Amino acid sequence: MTQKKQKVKEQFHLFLTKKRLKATLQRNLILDAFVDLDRPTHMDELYLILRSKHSHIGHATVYRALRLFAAAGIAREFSLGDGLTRYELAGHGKRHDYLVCSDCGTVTEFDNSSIEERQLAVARSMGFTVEALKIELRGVCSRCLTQSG
Amino acid sequence: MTQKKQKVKEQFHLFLTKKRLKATLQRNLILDAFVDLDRPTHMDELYLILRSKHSHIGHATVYRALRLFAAAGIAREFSLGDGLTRYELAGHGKRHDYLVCSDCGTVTEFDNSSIEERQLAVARSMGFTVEALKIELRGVCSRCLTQSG
DNA sequence: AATACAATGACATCCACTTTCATTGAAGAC
DNA sequence: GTCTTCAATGAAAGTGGATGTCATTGTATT
Ligand SMILES: [Mn+2]
Ligand SMILES: [Mn+2]
Ligand SMILES: [Zn+2]
Ligand SMILES: [Zn+2]
Repeated sequence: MTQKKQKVKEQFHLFLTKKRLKATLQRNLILDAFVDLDRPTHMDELYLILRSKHSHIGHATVYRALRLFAAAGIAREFSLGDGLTRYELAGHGKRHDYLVCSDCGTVTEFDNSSIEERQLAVARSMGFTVEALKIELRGVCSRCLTQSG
Repeated sequence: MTQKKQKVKEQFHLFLTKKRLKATLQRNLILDAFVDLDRPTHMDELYLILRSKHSHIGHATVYRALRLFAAAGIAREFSLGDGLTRYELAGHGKRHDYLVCSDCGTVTEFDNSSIEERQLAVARSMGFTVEALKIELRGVCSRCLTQSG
C-alpha cells in the first residue's frame, strides 16, 4: 500500500468516525478500487472493476460511496460533456485541466499553472492532438494514435 | 430585425431548402426566440418563453429544433456541469469561455484569445468574482453581487 | 386541388442517477 | 461475547432531461 493510499484511507476513516458513519466492507472495497485506479473515473467503470471480484456489490452503493468520498474531501466531483458524473482524487488545487480522448474516452489529468501556450505545448508533448481549446482538451491520446496508424 | 438575425434566418432557410426540409411556423418561432435572447440558453428556458406567447408548442419540437439549428451550423451545442444541453449562436471560433453565475445560473460568454492572467482580469472587470479557474468560470455575476450586498 | 412526405405533439421509452424500504450489519453499551 | 441501535445495503421503483414512436397535421410541389 502506497503512502498516498494509506493517507487517504486514514482521512476517510477519520471522517467516518467524526460523522458517526460506518466503515463497511463495501466502502473499503470501493475506496481501494478508486485509489488504485489512480485517474479520473466514474461510477460505471468502478462498478465493472468491483463486480469482477466482488459480485455482490450494488450499483447504488457505488454511487453513494463516491458522493461520500467527495463529502469527505477525498474525491472531487466534476463533469465533462457526456452525461456521466466523474470523480478524481482531491487535493491538487483549483486548476483542473483534462485531456479527453475522443477515441477511447480516457480522461488524463493535465494540471499546469502556466499560460495557455504552455498548456498546448505540454499537451502536444504528451502525444495529444489538440482539436479545440477548452478546459476539456479533446483529441486523440498517444495510445489511440499509435493503434490507428 | 437586426442584421445578424436576418443573416441567421437566411442561413437557416438555405439549409432547409438544401436538405428538402420544411420551414414550419414552430421552427421560425423557436429560431426567433433563440436569436432574440442573444445569450447561451437551453431547451427549458426557450420553452417557457415560447409557451408564454404560443401555448401550443410541444417540448419535443423545441428539442428537435435546437438540434436542427446545430446541424445547420447556426447553433453550437455545449454542456456545463448540470444535466442540461446548452446552445449558443455559432460562428465565433474555437474558444468558448463561460462565466457561470453560481447564484442565478446565468451563463455569459467570455471569449478572449489572450493568456490566463488576462482572462482573469477581464472576468474581474466584468464584475465577476472568480472562484475557480476552469473553462466555466464560476462565481457571482455583477447583478447578483449588487442584489445581495 | 391533389399528392407526397416531413413535422408535430402526446405519449412512451431511455439512461444516469436517486430514493425507498425491508433486511443486514457495524459499533458502542454492558 | 451479547445486546441494542440505527446506519448501510441492494433490489426495485422513481426522477428528470432527452429521444423515439406514431397517428395526425401541415408544407411544398405538381
Ligand atoms: Mn483536477
Ligand atoms: Mn462560445
Ligand atoms: Zn485514446
Ligand atoms: Zn447571477
